[in-house]
Amino acid sequence: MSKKPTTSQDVAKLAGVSRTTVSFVLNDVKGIQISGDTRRKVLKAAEELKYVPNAAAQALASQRAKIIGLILTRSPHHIANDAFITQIVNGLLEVIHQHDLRLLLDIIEPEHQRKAYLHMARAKRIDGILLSGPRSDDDALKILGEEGFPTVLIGQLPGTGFCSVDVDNRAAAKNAVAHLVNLGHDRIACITNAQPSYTAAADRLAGYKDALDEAGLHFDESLVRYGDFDVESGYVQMFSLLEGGISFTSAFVASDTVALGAKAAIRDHGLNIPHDIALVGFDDLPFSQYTDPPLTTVHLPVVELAQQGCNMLIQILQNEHHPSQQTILRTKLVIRKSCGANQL
Amino acid sequence: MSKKPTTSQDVAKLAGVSRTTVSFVLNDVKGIQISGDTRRKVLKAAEELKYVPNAAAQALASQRAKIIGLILTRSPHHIANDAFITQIVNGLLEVIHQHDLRLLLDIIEPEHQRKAYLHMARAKRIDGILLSGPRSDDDALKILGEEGFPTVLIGQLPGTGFCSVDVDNRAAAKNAVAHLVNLGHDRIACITNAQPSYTAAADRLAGYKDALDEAGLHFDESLVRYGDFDVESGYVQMFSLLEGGISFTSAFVASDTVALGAKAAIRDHGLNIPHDIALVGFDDLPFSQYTDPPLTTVHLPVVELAQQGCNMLIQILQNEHHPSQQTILRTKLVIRKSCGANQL
DNA sequence: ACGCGTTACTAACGCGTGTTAATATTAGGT
DNA sequence: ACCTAATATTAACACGCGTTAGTAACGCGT
Repeated sequence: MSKKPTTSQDVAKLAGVSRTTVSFVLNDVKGIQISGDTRRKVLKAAEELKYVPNAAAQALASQRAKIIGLILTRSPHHIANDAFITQIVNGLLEVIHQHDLRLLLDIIEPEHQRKAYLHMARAKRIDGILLSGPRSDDDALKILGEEGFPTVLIGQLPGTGFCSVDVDNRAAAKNAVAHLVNLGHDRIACITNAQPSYTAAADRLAGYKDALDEAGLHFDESLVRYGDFDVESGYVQMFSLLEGGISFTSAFVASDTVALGAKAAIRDHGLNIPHDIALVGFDDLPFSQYTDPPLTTVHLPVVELAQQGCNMLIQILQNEHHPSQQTILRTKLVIRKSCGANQL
Repeated sequence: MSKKPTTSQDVAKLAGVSRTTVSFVLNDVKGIQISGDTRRKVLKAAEELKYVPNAAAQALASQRAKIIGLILTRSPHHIANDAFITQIVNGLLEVIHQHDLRLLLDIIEPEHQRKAYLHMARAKRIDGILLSGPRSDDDALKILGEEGFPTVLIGQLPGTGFCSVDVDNRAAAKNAVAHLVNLGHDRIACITNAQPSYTAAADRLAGYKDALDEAGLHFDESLVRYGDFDVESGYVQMFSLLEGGISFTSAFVASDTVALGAKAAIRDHGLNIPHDIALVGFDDLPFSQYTDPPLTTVHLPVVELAQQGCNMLIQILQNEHHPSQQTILRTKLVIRKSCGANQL
């Protein structure tokens, strides 16, 4: 039934050469002279036997697993409606395939399980890590840094020396809010994408304040609410704002997912977007252009984020040195109809 | 800088025992007597050195990679707005973590690249494969079957003897359309989720016809359009229906993503959902309950699909035999407001 | 003293490949 | 004919672990 798999020894025997020669030919080793004749013999034998090198043996001998680990730190609930993941994976795989690598995917909860990827790194199951959603209180990540394990963050952790790719959340948020200011709004509410312990959330909130400052507008704490990644939280927080008794004519919601919930709350209050309340989101998820009305939002270059991060990691793996660079990619405000600017 | 990693040999030396004993203790091998004293010594030494077994060496020696491959056959375009993937991965990881396994993810295009996962299987990089979106014209898959490689399909391929988990698309579609019939509709349009060469698309269309038949309604070819996975196709096809001059009061769109586009087209025609046109979708994506109005749709148990498939695969891996079972999971029609039944 | 079973451990081999250092072969110059 | 150098190939070790078969120590009864 299940016959023994063919090894390089089998190929060597069939080709009438040594196993070493087989290895040289198939790996196309530089600085080694192989006659065209034996090279052909080996290739033919390998083809005939449908030989495929054993991955574990290769990894053990070469000290390289040829696998890159993508680690996402999210809660299961958050994962379920995170529309970015597919885009990240898709962009990543494109680069990974080019370099004959594989992708190992793991999702760990922010609270625990952090040892999981440290374990994989130490076991050399993966050659490098792409970590999305880094947390400053992550001990495992700190150890990884100390041990010099190839790591690239998708996101940021200032002052740690990790390589990273990210966007300037603060500037992007400021720009988005400034757009509302320019449209004449002076009462602008804000719902964050998450708790401010997440740096991205804090940065976006800071950008909101920046825009108010620059416009000479008063920052009103009672117009700020904190979202929690999901649609539900957007509904609840917008509901709270609308019932709060403080009037506002527009809202900056720092996450399209949360904005979706906010939109539902506005609708349930019988208010119109953008006539009664102008809405600006953040992320530009695939469905955001198809909401009703289409959502004005900040476009995040997720695919580029993933690809640049991956390229950076691969470079580290190849050069064996750490340039320790932090890349910031550009965002773009996509103006649709929910902000009221595009009414025609 | 980068010191040599600790091996089981180091642990053995520190504990004052042989490497074999270390292996026995750490793997908790049954049928072997180890005194409590030495067991403690070994565990302490391992702890002290922060020893983590080398994954490649373990895989090579034990002939098990402890990795499961999830292969998705989709086009990059289709991937980008496939909201199921995160749910599949999420459900999968839960099961995988329980069994101390890892997940290797790869996405291959339906047209080519098919040898990729055959290669991984032969290289023993993965112990088993979960294949989503199997195609009957896939040679690599056929070879996998012949070689007896542990494989489970998410989807179906009748007559091939593969293990699989799927839903009854035909019955689910019939049920959804029957709901519209019961609401009094007799002119029901249909937009499929994809080209009918995809079995799931053909099955759902067949279910649509079944419902018409059972209600004694005439099947009108001119009320049928073919979607293509994405939102855009939904818009285009619904537009085509509305401009087609054939009146209808409701539509069954066999994909929530496509339905989103259809909804936009209806809106752009100044028509109201569900008053002018009642809409029923298929898939129950996370955002479907937050559309305006909330979408009545067929709930697909994606998480269960993934988990049952994974459990099936793990069972095959453990028992070394192939039960060759095909599981069908139940769907459920989720009635919201877009069909007009839930107006209150 | 001897045999015998049980307990506690280890030496040694195998997994399949990459790679270094050494060897066999051939060519080229005088 | 002989020596050197370049070419072509291989023996042998390393990678780190699982596991079989075998050894040593220790009672315990006769």
